[in-house]
Formats: sequence, structure tokens, C-alpha cells
Amino acid sequence: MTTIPISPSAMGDPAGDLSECCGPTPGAPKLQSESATVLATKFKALGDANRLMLLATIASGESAEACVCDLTGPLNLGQPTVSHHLKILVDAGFLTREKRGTWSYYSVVPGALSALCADLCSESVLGDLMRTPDPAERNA
Amino acid sequence: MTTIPISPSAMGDPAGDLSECCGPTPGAPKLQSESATVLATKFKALGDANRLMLLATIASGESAEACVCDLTGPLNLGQPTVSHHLKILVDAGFLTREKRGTWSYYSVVPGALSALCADLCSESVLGDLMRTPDPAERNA
DNA sequence: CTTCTACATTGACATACGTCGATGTAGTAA
DNA sequence: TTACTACATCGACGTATGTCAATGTAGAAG
Repeated sequence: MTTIPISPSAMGDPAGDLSECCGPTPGAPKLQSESATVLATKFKALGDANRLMLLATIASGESAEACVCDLTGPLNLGQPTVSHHLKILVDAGFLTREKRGTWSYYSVVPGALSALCADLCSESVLGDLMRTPDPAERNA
Repeated sequence: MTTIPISPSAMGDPAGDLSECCGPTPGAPKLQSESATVLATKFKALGDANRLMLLATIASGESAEACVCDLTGPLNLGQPTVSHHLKILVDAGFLTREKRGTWSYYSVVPGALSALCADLCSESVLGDLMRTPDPAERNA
């Protein structure tokens, strides 16, 4: 690796007066990269229109469960593709799989999405993004 | 295109007794693909650890704004990469850009994330996934 | 046993994504 | 003007992602 980060606070600026760009100097990111990776994985699982429709379709059932053959038709996707997306949603914690006989029934994990929102609210500084229901509050 | 969807309800099953797989028959997905695409775009913008840390870093400033040179150092990313991620976050509606002099100051859009969660709650059937105690008292 | 069904997994492909170096574009300062 | 700074954009590269045809696996029915 020959990547040398720019490191603005370590550049020997010839004149100390014009380097006023960085004022408060946030420094190291408050959100640890480990937590960010976990969060990003969940968001990435939701970052596909077909997966969102899979979630919606499964949740639309009265028992909030569906097998694969229920999902290939409405989404107009092949069976391997649906299985792939379902696996991603299961790995992300949004769905659970239960085999009954020959069929695999997928059901939604009740608090998964709200927990994700709660994580977004509580994850250190990102919580500041969540308050202020209307954009007319923070004058400070 | 030679893709022929399996169409479970249209398969001529030789015996009508073992095709009990599809019970409630969710049918067409309740979440329209248009809304799903918009939602997926926003989730996709959040589906990267570096972009989440960019959001957190910007929000950590007392004025909730930062210029690019503030962000290349802490995230250990090149300046073009940071600009690219910031553009994605701006396009998704999570950040705004304001040019003051030579610098571009990025600030968070106050209600963007909570609006995304609200969309998740209200988007047709996906709201059933959210009915857990905490974060929103969304009355009808 | 064999055969069928429902689903998972594999392999392959095209596309999208993340990253960086190089270059372009404003703005500031002399 | 020239020179420098902060940032955006372009081009390229490697990798990840979405999709499907083909194949594998496990249960049910005969």
C-alpha cells in the first residue's frame, strides 16, 4: 500500500494564518468503524428494491410468513434470486427461516427494523440527526 | 428474454392436494416498486461504513457542518473519495452543501433520517414490522 | 427403491460500487 | 496577471452485487 493519507493537521503549512479552514476539528470519528460496519450491513440489506418488496410481501401475509414459491411470482424473479435475497435478509436479522416439511417459511423478525432505527438514534453522535422533528428548531 | 416465471398459481398440478404450499396468496406486492426504489436508494446511501462515519463526523461538530478537508484525515480517505461519498449523501437528501468562499461546508439535514424511519413505518405493509413500543407514537 | 417437489447452492455473467490518481474549476492573495 | 488553495469531476482499476441456468439436497409420495 502506498496510500499516504493527507492528514491535514500534520501538514506543515508555510503560513499559519491561511489554514483556518478546519475550525472545530472533529478529529477521530465518534462512530467506531466496527459499529459503522454492522450498521452499514443492515442498511445495505435494505438497499435493494426487490428486498424491500420481499419484506413487504412477507409482512402482508396474515401470519407474516411466506415460502419461496409465494415470492417468485409477485416479484417476477427467479427462484435462486429470491433465495439469495432471503438469505441476505436473514443474515441481516430481518427475517427468520423455519423449515416445515418440504417448505421453508420465512417470517419477519418483529422488532428488527425499529431496532435499526433505534440504533441510528443512539449511535453516539448520529443521534443528533434524529431529533428535531421539523426543520425549524436549532438556532443555537 | 426467455425467462419464464414459475407462476405457482398457474402451474397445472397433476394432483390438487399437494399444492397446498401457497396459502394466503399475497399476490402482487403491496409496496410499489417505485416507492421501493426510492426507499432503497436512501438505504443504499446509508449502506456504507465510511458514509455513516461521514455523517457522524459532520454531526459531531457543534454547528453540525464540516468541510471536506475536515473529513479526509479522520476517515483516512482520499479527497476525491470523500467528495464522492458526500455527493451520494447529498443526493439522498441527508446532507446539504453550502459554498462559503473557497470551502464547501456540508451540514446534516435535520429530519432526514427520522423521515426515512417514518417512511419505513408508513410504507404500506412494512409498517407492521415496526409495531414495537419505542421510537414513534405514530397515531393514525 | 424411484420420482416429484420445494428449496439451497454453485458457477458464470453483466453491472454497479468504492477507491484513487490526474485533471479541471472556482475562489483567494500577492 | 500568476500562484496557491479547496473542491469537483474524470478515467481507470479491482471488487462487490444482482441475476439466472444448472446442479445439488432433503423431504414426501408412490
